[in-house]
Amino acid sequence: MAHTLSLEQMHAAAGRACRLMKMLAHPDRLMLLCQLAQREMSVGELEAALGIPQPTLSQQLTVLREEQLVDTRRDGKYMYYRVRRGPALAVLKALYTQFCERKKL
Amino acid sequence: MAHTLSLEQMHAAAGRACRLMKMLAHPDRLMLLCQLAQREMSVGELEAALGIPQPTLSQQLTVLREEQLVDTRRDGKYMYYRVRRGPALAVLKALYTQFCERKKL
DNA sequence: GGTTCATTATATAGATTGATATATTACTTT
DNA sequence: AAAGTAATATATCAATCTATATAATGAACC
Repeated sequence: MAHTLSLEQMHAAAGRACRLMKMLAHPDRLMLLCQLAQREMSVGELEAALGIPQPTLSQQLTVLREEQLVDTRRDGKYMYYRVRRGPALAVLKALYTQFCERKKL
Repeated sequence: MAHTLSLEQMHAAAGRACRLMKMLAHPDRLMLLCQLAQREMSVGELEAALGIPQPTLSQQLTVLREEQLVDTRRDGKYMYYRVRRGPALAVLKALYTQFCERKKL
């Protein structure tokens, strides 16, 4: 955290960071990504695990796909999702540390 | 990242994390927090630094105050803001690493 | 063709944003 | 201490964006 960025650079970075924040700023999507960060899962598995109605789920997954936060793989009728490595994963890790591990602190 | 949380625990954590994400999911607020993470600043300084119209700025600062992401200190006519230590700072740091330092990677 | 798994379309309800105008707080000057 | 001024905050409201339910569509398999 040493070198200072120009306002332009900050704006550009903030814009990109902000798009990621928007993706995580929704409970269902956040939970989805948490699940998918741990292991690859099919839509049906996610539906069962999180109790989100299927079309809603699919819509959220579409958003995540369009923002390239997840990758997909089809196996027959099943569509498997997983988190793509990148900034999303780093932030998810930070959130996990802050909100899931901090019980005993 | 070892122990698995119950769905209920996940939901609760996701809810709290999500509120933070919402706060960061806005370019102006994100820039504000980045500035304020570096040093305490008055509203006027922020206005000058970021070029955000004053009422808009004040509105965003109010939101950040209500979510307790910033602390304030009045000095005469001036109101100074700073980022409160906590999850927000951890996430800001992660964002900085991902989006501001990663040029040469 | 029928069934299962998944995606897309459509429409409505709800939340967020930002501009303009107004109010408040504290300082200054007379 | 009254009036003026600078700094900040709040109110209001139209415009935009986001979310979700229902219905329809597509893809793969039997």
